[in-house]
Amino acid sequence: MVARSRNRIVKSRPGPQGAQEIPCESCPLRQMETFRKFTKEELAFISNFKIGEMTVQAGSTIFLEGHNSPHLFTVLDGWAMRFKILQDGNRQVFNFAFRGDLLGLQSALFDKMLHSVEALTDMRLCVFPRERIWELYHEQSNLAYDMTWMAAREESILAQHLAAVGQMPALGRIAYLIVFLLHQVRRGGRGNESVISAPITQEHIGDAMGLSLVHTNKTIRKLQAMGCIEWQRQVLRVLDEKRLIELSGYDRQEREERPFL
Amino acid sequence: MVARSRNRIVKSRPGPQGAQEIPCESCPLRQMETFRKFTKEELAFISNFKIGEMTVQAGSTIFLEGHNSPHLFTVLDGWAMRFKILQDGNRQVFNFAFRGDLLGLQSALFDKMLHSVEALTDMRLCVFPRERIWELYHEQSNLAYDMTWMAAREESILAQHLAAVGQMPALGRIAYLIVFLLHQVRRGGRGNESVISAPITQEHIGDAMGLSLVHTNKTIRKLQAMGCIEWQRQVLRVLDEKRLIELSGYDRQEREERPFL
DNA sequence: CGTTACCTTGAATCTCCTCAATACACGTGG
DNA sequence: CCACGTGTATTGAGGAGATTCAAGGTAACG
Repeated sequence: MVARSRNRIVKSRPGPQGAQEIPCESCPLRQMETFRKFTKEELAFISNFKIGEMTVQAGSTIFLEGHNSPHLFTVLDGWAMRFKILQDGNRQVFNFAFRGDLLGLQSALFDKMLHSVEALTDMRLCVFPRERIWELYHEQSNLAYDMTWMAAREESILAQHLAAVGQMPALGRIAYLIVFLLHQVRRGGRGNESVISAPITQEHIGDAMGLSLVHTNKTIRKLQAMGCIEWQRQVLRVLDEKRLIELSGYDRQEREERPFL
Repeated sequence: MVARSRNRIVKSRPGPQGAQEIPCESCPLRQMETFRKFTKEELAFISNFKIGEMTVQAGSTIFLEGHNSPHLFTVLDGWAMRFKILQDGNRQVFNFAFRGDLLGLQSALFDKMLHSVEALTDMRLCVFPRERIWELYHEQSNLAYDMTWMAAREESILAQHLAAVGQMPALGRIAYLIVFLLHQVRRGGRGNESVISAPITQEHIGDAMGLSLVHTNKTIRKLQAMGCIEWQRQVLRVLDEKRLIELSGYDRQEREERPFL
């Protein structure tokens, strides 16, 4: 359950080890379209709020359901998965986290994670101290607003997933998830990608969309036969996005792309 | 789609019409366990933030997907439903709202609702002006924190529903929803209720848990035959909560019951 | 007293699940 | 270098669970 724990936190700002650490001022996340421009003051606050970076290996458990953590993370690089194991042993995958996503807000707010988070690839995380989140609320109301925005964004994504899982047949569900992931990738990239390159297995997809592994496989093969996608280990190429969107009834949740931390 | 629009906003604080309006100081919601105690200052802020009360009739649309609203509401009394109609005409019910719940945060944050909200009963709502939400973030950081808390709470509820819909068979899903609703009712009541008295139809339940109406009915009848519940129009009596919890793998999400607005 | 909304039940059908077996890529140790 | 184990993908067969269609039934309302 708990994975090989070789995680490493690089602490201290300009110290000897901090050599490779990226200063917030030139954080690559700030280039993402979805992030708003920060004021100098905000940037200074965040620089100070950040206590270091952490690298974790693929397969590591970042948060464990029912436990908490003194940290709050932002994903600088890599993929993670939020999920929960139910009593019958089934796993529900809630969402995948990616560059720019925030991890562990629940732990900060509820004092306890209600789901687990696991790294799918090696990851680089930006680390914030959970107990100082109050300072953020007291001193930086714009950032506080952004926190709420992020939480509401996750909520709306889960609602979207719920609608797909609850109301669509297998073909539509999988088409939906592929389009969703593609849009996620674009959010973190140049915006015109047609390839999802991530260590997501068919089992992950099935667990996210409430389908058995076997049925997931058959459905993916059908999408392939229809010429919508190409699937190779770790690489999913979208060939006919329009068709996938039709199949999924996907409705791009156009949130005014309010920025963030 | 848009319902009979006979909603009525009672404006102005102590004015002639404001006679029945409840002052925040004695707001009954404050008695709820889940609400923390406010400081005088917070209470004053909220009193001032509140611009009135609104009553809506059963069946009214409170928010319409894709649109926004200048208001943000708190439910003083009655039941509502958050849902979305998909392209194929299916309806996904996301959640039911109840005493103490906040409505319309998405509209305030994203400038556009991503789902609709409809009143199931006649309702009484407390009205706040959306554009002044900034003041809350700037002046009352504790309340700002509470906003994030509420958003994260909704997120965790949706995750729970998603796990039920994605991973459980019909019997477990419906058992889950019943237990969930019962706990909601207790949160707004004395804490030992065993009856859910709400105008929730079997169709609502089916639409919430991704089941057809027919199958929902058959499953409810099965739960009745098992002696777990009694179902009469508008009144659902829980006879064997323990059994329902087993069936549903329900895991009471014990959030440290942080208070709120 | 007819209309409407909701609940109920049976039958036929189909989607999706489980079981079972195979195939392929990869890394490890002999 | 090959044998083996592990993780992932693939495919077929049989059956359980859920859907749709169809036809009532019952309570509330004007």
